[in-house]
Amino acid sequence: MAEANNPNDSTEQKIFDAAHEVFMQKGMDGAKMQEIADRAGINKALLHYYYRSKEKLYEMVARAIIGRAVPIIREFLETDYPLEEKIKRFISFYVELIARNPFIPIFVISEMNKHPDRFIDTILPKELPKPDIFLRQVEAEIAAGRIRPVKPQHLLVNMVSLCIFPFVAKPMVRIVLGMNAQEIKSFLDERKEEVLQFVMASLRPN
Amino acid sequence: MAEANNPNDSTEQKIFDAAHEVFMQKGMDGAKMQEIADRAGINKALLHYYYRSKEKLYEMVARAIIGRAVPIIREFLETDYPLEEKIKRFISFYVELIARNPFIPIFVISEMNKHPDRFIDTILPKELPKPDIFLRQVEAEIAAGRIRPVKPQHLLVNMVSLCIFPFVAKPMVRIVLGMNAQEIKSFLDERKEEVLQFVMASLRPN
DNA sequence: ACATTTTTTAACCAGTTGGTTAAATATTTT
DNA sequence: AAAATATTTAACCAACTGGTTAAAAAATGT
Repeated sequence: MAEANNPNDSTEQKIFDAAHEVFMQKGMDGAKMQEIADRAGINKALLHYYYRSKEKLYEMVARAIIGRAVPIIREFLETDYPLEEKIKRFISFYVELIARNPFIPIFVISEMNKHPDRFIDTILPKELPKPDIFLRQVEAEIAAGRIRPVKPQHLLVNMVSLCIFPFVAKPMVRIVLGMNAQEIKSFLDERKEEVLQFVMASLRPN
Repeated sequence: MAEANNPNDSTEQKIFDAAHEVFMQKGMDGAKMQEIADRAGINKALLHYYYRSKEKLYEMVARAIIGRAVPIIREFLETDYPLEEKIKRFISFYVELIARNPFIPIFVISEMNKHPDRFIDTILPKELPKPDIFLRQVEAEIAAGRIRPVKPQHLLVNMVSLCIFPFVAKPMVRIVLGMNAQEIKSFLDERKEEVLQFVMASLRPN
């Protein structure tokens, strides 16, 4: 090993981190190998020494990005907490994840739309979280009269939409609502509670 | 004029339409002038004969894309229908717009995040819709006890999120919910009613 | 028929990009 | 000290990209 013993400081890791930044912000088309090398503080030759090609590097980075979100979704969909507790935890974890990594959803969305084949075949894990448990749980709550009748799939999509979209559309929201940097930040901070209240209010039975 | 009298068939328009398709699906970085020329059924030289540069062509296309969404948002924000009527109309128009042009929001989001300066300075119109009327209207409804207390800005963002996001995340939704092409289509068709019900249910006073 | 405009052809240019190579140098391992 | 590994340097390539040019050809207008 050439560098320190700490594997976080290894050249391979430094390259990966730099590639992570650049790919996340610019996508496959916008990312340049030279910029990745510069940000990693090394030269282009060394890039190909560790990661053969842009394609390979992109795949590893994209898999890592996806891999971070999957367990959160899985825990939400596949555990068996009571519904309200579950929703609370999901919104809380999810809003926090996106708040810390706001580029994740933009990356996933635009890359998946630009190169759907590559994404589905080589980036997405084969075992995706299955929503069945959650969907049946919602149906049971409806049958018991504890929540308003609602199509479970739409409820799921609604929750995810409310969590993710405002971060994705942040620049637009900022401009339309006439907010400065501080204001948009606290606005997005508020969403954790606000989304939860909005969803729970909508689910109240008649 | 070289072509038919119908200006929709003019070469200039054919180029614009082709550029519209390509830029919308691939963004500035991913779009290639050669592909635009091919899709327009003409050659590269003619591209620069009508539109000097990629930059110019991109600007015109991007402005047109934005320009189509702005009047809908403006009508929603600045007219003075009763709130429920307004929300109904907004969701209806907006879901239909996005259903017909699902690439619009992806384009706006990813381009705005990749090149925010260009977007704000040269693409966005100077006069954006102002949300004040809507925000005050919501406050008035709350004061009159006709809807649940809710922060008006969050309500606005929630509505837009629920309308747009499912179309943006369509491939992901499809995979996670295990739908085929027909199923995802009817699922998205349902959203017009579903979003309206979800929002109105959440606004019911206690 | 003539002039004007539109479109094609095709070669060309300069800049960028992903990627390679080989030799030199530094660093670590043994 | 010797061997193995990691890193730099720097030149280089082929492919691609946006853009230009000039001349010919086709279409259109008068």
